[in-house]
Amino acid sequence: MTDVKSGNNPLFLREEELRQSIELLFFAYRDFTAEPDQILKDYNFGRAHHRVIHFVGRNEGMTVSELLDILRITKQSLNRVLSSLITRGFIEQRTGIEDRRQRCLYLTEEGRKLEQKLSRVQRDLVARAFREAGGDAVAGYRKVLSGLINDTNRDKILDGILKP
Amino acid sequence: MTDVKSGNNPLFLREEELRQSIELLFFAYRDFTAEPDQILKDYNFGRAHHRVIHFVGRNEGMTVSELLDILRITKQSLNRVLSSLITRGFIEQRTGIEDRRQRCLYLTEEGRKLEQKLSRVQRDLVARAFREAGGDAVAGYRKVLSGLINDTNRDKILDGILKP
DNA sequence: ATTTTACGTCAGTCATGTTGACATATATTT
DNA sequence: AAATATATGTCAACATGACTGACGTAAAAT
Repeated sequence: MTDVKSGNNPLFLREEELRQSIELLFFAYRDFTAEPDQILKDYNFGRAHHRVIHFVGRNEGMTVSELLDILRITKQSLNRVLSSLITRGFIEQRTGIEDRRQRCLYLTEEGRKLEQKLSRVQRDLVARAFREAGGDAVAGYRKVLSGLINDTNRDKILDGILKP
Repeated sequence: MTDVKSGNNPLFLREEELRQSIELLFFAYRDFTAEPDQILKDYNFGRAHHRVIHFVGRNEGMTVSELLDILRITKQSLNRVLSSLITRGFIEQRTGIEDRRQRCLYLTEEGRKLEQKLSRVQRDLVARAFREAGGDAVAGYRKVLSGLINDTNRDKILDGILKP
């Protein structure tokens, strides 16, 4: 406690608090993805497939470019994952009605089942954490995480999450 | 609003809230790691190197197995990253004093500089989000993320984060 | 008619994870 | 003292998911 860095130095306390909060995010994300990863193994899918299934499930009919914009990966990266999901019957593509260049993405029956399965374990995990933390804490969690999203696209994302 | 799934069904609202919260975690994590990733490129390092630098910086003198336990990767995976950090002079190993089998890990001067550089951008990001969200929200954020950590090792991690 | 956009694809590379087998030094147990 | 267990390192092969760069095709926009 007589350490120069600790003691009563408020700047140190602040830095320490920030570092702790950064680690919390790492550990929470690590454990939050562990269960789905296990399930995906049974299908020979990976986390990338999960993300596609998740976002297509949340935005049925979204286009490939919209998906790319969310995932922030190249179309070549997406393509491997997406085409395996299509080939194996978890996702379906339909030509856009207004713009026939677009490929609109939908979950198949099978895809929806897997989406449910994956979503279930994550929702249960979050639900438990929410229940234990209480309503005010949940509001704080959402507020802080929203603030962590890059402000250049925060509004777009938050609009998307809190559906139009 | 007359949709069967929405309307006033409280179970649906709960599910929707949970799904939103899951996405928030994804987006926050994505944007939270973007800046450090850019910096790491200049050093020809990746996110894996960042994690090692971060945790060694936070736990100077930690052993290889302790690090493995935190990262949850195989020693072979760690080795590639760790040995490049050692070769290039960012991390130093010292034989354990009590147990001479152990290799205790320390940041070098260079390592500490890089750690600062990476930590700085993340702390600034978190600090801004905290400032905008307010103290109560921060408490909630920490409470919820703590709850998301797998309970089999939550105590150990939280003890570690809130240093002994 | 030309250009731009949305999407697909081939080819090669890199970072980071995995499994499995084996080696070496040190500590612990018998 | 000998046998066993532990901490670490290392070799080899492989999978996933990211990247860049180049090129192609259909449809929309100019």
